[in-house]
Amino acid sequence: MEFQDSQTAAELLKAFSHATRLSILVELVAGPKCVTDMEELLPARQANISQHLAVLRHAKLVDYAQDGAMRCYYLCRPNLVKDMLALVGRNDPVMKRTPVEIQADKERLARALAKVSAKSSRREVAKR
Amino acid sequence: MEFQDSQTAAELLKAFSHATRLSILVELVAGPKCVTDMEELLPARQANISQHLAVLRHAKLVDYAQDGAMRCYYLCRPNLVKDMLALVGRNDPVMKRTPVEIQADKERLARALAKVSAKSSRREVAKR
DNA sequence: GGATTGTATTCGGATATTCGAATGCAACAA
DNA sequence: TTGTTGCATTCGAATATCCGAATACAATCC
Repeated sequence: MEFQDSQTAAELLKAFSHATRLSILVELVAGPKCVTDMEELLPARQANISQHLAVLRHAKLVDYAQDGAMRCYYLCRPNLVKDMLALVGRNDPVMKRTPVEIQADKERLARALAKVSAKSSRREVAKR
Repeated sequence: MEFQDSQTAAELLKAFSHATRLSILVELVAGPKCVTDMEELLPARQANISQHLAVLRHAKLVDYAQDGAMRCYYLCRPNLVKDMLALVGRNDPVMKRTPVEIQADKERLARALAKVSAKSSRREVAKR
């Protein structure tokens, strides 16, 4: 229903889940960059940046175009990346709920379920 | 700019980055549940579910209301969770770009930067 | 007082991730 | 050809995550 494959979704999220990789993505939102550009912008060594770029490549979040000896990295799903950065940057208020509200919510859910099963049994009857 | 703290954002994302935790969140979108409810719905043992719930609690994604001996877990940032599930469930097309397009993009960026610095130097002049 | 139910925590071993150091390797220059 | 630049990969040690087993703990029942 919600999504078929929670394993696949988790793997995508793992690719995002590292401070350095997020910073790389932020840089790439501004435009394509090669590894040495990123070295200047980030507090990380070249090899490490290449390692993180490999992770992002496997997740199909970035790709590169060869330009002589350099590789220009770019976002290959820019909307996904932008929306993700916006989502984690946004600061949703954290709500607390009382036992009473929870109870009400459960009852609402129970009524909704009852309605659905009533409908489906009416459909069952109609089939005959 | 984009977000101040990539470390914080990465930690939030890590809380999401596990198949079982995603499944728990999917269940909780449908309504509050206690641990034994989840045990029936998920292929995981009680202790393990509790461990994952602890991770989600630390990330302030869920909280619980005590109900006798049970704990009713609920999403304490439901919009964040729903948007995240929708985002990772969505399937963005992966684009490839040619070296020529990349080059054009870089030049566009360079022109934009030039324009901004021209504006700021005009402002500098205006200050005097 | 037990005994039972629902949940959390601790422990420990297996597995995965992370990063620096070293190395590989292709493109280009001298 | 030798050197240099730009980047990737491999290796190994440190660290982190994961999960089952055992245990703890609080609420409720008898």
